Amino acid sequence: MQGHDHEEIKDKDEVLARYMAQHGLKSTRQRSLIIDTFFSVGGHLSVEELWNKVREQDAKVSVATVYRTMKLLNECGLAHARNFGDGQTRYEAAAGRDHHDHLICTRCGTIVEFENDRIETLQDAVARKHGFTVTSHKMELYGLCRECQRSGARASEA
Amino acid sequence: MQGHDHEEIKDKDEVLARYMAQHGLKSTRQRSLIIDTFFSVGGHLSVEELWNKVREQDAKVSVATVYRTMKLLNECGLAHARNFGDGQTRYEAAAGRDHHDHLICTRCGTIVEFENDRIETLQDAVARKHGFTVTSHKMELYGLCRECQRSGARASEA
DNA sequence: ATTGATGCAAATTATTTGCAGGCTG
DNA sequence: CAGCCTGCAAATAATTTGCATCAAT
Repeated sequence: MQGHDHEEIKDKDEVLARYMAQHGLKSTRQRSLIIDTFFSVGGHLSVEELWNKVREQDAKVSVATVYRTMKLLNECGLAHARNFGDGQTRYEAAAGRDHHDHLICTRCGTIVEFENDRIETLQDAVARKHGFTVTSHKMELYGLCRECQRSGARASEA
Repeated sequence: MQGHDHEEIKDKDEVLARYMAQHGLKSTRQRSLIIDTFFSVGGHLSVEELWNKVREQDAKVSVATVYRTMKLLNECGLAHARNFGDGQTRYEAAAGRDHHDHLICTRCGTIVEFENDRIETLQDAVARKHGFTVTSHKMELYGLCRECQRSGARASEA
């Protein structure tokens, strides 16, 4: 998950500190805990999942604070809000990572990340053709992972 | 947006009728109204927007019925549920249309649809490389449309 | 008549927010 | 010590659901 470390966006903490400073935000115990937990757990967490992890450390943190903190992380670009099929917003770490997309198994829920420059290039071309300037994008491929393809050809447990 | 019309999925009504029959569903006045309205209005409607259109014809249709009907349309593949940034699920007509993706202007909300076979091909390749069989996908490019690029270089009316 | 469909309101779920007191800079 | 933060509970917003009643087959 990390090879070279020359010009990577310094450090999450640094980016965050700068953002907070510029916006007159304060560094608190619960924010640190939430942020640390978020980045160490990784994956695509829903606020509730993250809240549960956080409560293992400090049972008194309220879910409202987790919501507020994740909104901040999202605004300063350290986390991306995603919205796969289920009703909740999920966040994933973003700083220092190249953009990537997702392959989602509709049977077992596995999420595989990937990136493909050729697709990105084509996306830009398409956008340009329509007069758009693209600032971000999201692409999700839904289907069956290798496991689920062989195991359940007859999946159907509504 | 439509050239040939030889093998296109017969007709929305036919697909729907078959689906309803196979599931023991009934054809009712409100379902017909909702479905007709949905397909004639077109675009990417939220349930509430659709409900408003429907109520112009029959003020007594409840929003619950619209929710239930759109869920059905989605299940039988005649409508696709989309989830752009705002909090609501939006539906778009699907029968007989080729798959397509979206370009979304983050300033004025314009949504442009497009399709690109080369990207689709690459997506399949990527999926295959990861052992996945893709059944569907969604791709959204966010940015500024031509209009918004020139008009507001300094957009910011939170 | 049967059985699924509808309307309504109450129930859920996800997320936001007002407020009083607490903690950070 | 001023102003941002936090917890808590109430408020929203989107969607679902129980139930008595109604309509389609």
